[in-house]
Amino acid sequence: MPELPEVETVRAGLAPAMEGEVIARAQVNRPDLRWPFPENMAGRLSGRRVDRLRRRSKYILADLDSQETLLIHLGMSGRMTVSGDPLGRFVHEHPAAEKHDHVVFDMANGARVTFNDPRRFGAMDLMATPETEAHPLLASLGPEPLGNAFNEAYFVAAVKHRRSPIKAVLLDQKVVAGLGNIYVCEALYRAGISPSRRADRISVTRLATLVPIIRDVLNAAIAAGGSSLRDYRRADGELGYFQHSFDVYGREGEPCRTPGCSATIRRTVQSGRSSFHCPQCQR
DNA sequence: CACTCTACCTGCAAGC
DNA sequence: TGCTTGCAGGTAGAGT
Repeated sequence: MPELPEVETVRAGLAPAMEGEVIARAQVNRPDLRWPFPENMAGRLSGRRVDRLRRRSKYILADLDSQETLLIHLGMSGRMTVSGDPLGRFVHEHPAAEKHDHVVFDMANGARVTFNDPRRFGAMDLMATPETEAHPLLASLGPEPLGNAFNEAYFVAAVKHRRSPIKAVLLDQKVVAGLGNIYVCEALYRAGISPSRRADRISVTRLATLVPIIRDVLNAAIAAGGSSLRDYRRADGELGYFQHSFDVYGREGEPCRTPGCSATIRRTVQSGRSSFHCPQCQR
């Protein structure tokens, strides 16, 4: 599903419809997603103003004027889309409800925000705003890859003693929070590191190069509106287009894009998940 | 503690 | 046209 760039794109797309705006009515169509919804979620959301929409890793956080914060995770297949006119100036119609529309926010400004998630790996929860960082899902997350705390010194110290493949280490949200299968594959290609190489066998110099590379990949993906493969849509329903910029992800059997390299991209399976890499360029 | 694997759920594509 | 199998962007929790 959505990795950090997709979640950030959704957050930014929701902001005009939700930030500073009142949820006139929250409609909750089932008791749970991955876990049960919090007690009386519809009642605690209805009538509340959203003061701020934030993102932490792959989570969207909506700070409410009730001193509570709504946590949203999109899982693998979750979408949050806006219909109607966010400014409420015109008469408009919303599209018909679809299968798997589990939660619907009707904003006082006329916009409708719909959470749709076929696989239901997503989640929502409510917590007191000052206790956000202590929430069980957020407490052990590592630094934001686009923040100052994610730097060469931190990264090398966090990774150089790990004996797992570097692919698994980068997917560990305690090391750095927000990467997923796509962007790990892409970053390792750019760094010339094989996904199966043990992290503790990579030189400090090469490890350090991953820090700016990870930032570059994520920033480029955000600028492209994320990557749309199957389920992912931006908040306005449009597709992201970073998938057209993939060097390795999903390109099994296709030629490596490195000038002068005649190898083809290989797909391997690591801990049950596909990895894509160029056997020539990545060592 | 570090690390690996399973399970959660639906939909889709490929193969028979 | 079915039926079966495998695969999918995540990650908590169990197991080693």
